[in-house]
Amino acid sequence: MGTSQQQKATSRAAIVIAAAELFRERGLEGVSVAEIMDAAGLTHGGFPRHFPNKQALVAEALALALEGSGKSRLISADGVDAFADDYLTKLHRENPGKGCVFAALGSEVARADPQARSVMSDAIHRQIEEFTVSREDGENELDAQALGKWATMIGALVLARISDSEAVSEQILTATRTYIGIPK
Amino acid sequence: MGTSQQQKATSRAAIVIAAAELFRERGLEGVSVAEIMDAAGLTHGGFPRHFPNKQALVAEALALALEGSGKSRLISADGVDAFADDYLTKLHRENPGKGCVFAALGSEVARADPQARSVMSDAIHRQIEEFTVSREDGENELDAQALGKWATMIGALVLARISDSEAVSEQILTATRTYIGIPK
DNA sequence: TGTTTTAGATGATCACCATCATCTTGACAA
DNA sequence: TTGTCAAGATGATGGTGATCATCTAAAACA
Repeated sequence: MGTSQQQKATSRAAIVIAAAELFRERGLEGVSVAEIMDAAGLTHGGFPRHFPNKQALVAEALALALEGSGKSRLISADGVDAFADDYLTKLHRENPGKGCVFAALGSEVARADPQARSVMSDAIHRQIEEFTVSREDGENELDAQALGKWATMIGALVLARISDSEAVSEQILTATRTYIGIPK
Repeated sequence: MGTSQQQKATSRAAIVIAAAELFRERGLEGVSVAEIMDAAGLTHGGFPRHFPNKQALVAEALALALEGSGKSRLISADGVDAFADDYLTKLHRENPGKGCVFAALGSEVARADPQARSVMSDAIHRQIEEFTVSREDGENELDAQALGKWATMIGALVLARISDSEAVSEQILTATRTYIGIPK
């Protein structure tokens, strides 16, 4: 039974990685601590050596999912279309566990405990910052196009995931691509 | 103890109404059957006289919230802007219990049991139908503008609700109005 | 090498919740 | 008016899940 510092760090990372995926797949309340520990290759009893409680793990898992190189990362204002091109896809729709946190957990996080919510809130604030440009007159201005497109792709993916018809899901993604202005 | 048919219908309606509001406020798993019964002015034991299980109530509550005259009702293709004008407001952001089901429960319903999910799925299909127009050549075409705007308002409201900064929430709603093209 | 420390395992515990069993009492048919 | 039925109340029951207590053995340092 490895009890080295290295081993501990490895275990902790495995827990957070497993949690980040499972939460996006099945919701914050849809996954138990024991299931996460199991997915990380451990048993439930080891949990308190790493986190004081489930809330703390939720916060870390969300943070990881947000900074990961996936569909939740920071988007540059002029890279929105390229981002959307990759976002509005069947692959993304079918793999919430590796996808955008806002689409997978958005409505749930809006009413989550302050700790978890603030992780997501901060990410939104950073993204808005990124979308805000200085005008010639020195004032700052939020790029409404960029923000609007971001909101659009999130809403569209949620709708596409709710529909139980493959054809309609496809239609939603396609029409949204047209709306945003992604070239065919 | 009123056991008349009238009374039963009244009780049942009260349960569904309470559920439709509480679910949107606190999530499908965030509200217990006992709490709903209590909000309806009854005790938990009366529940099985009206519904075989919680799932059935969830399905009915979602259906009610969708057909209600609120922010989830069917939008006509040429009424999208007016709808959005009423949708992207501080009032709506602060009152999920009376607002749009897709924004309040979207990501949760995407992974809910088939019965509940199909209620929402059907509503999406009806809305897409409504947004689909016949072209001159006889082909049907989905109005990408209308659908795109619908997705945009849902995504924007979710983001606005996650942010714990009033100012940023406001900014999100305002910029999204600009993006959609709602006159000031 | 011996001692201390702690990661992780196993096995409670406690709270919450959906659902069931039973009782009570009023409604309705006769 | 009386007997039957069922709405709704009270009080189980059983399962799930977060958290805690305790045990173990390996690591780290003397």
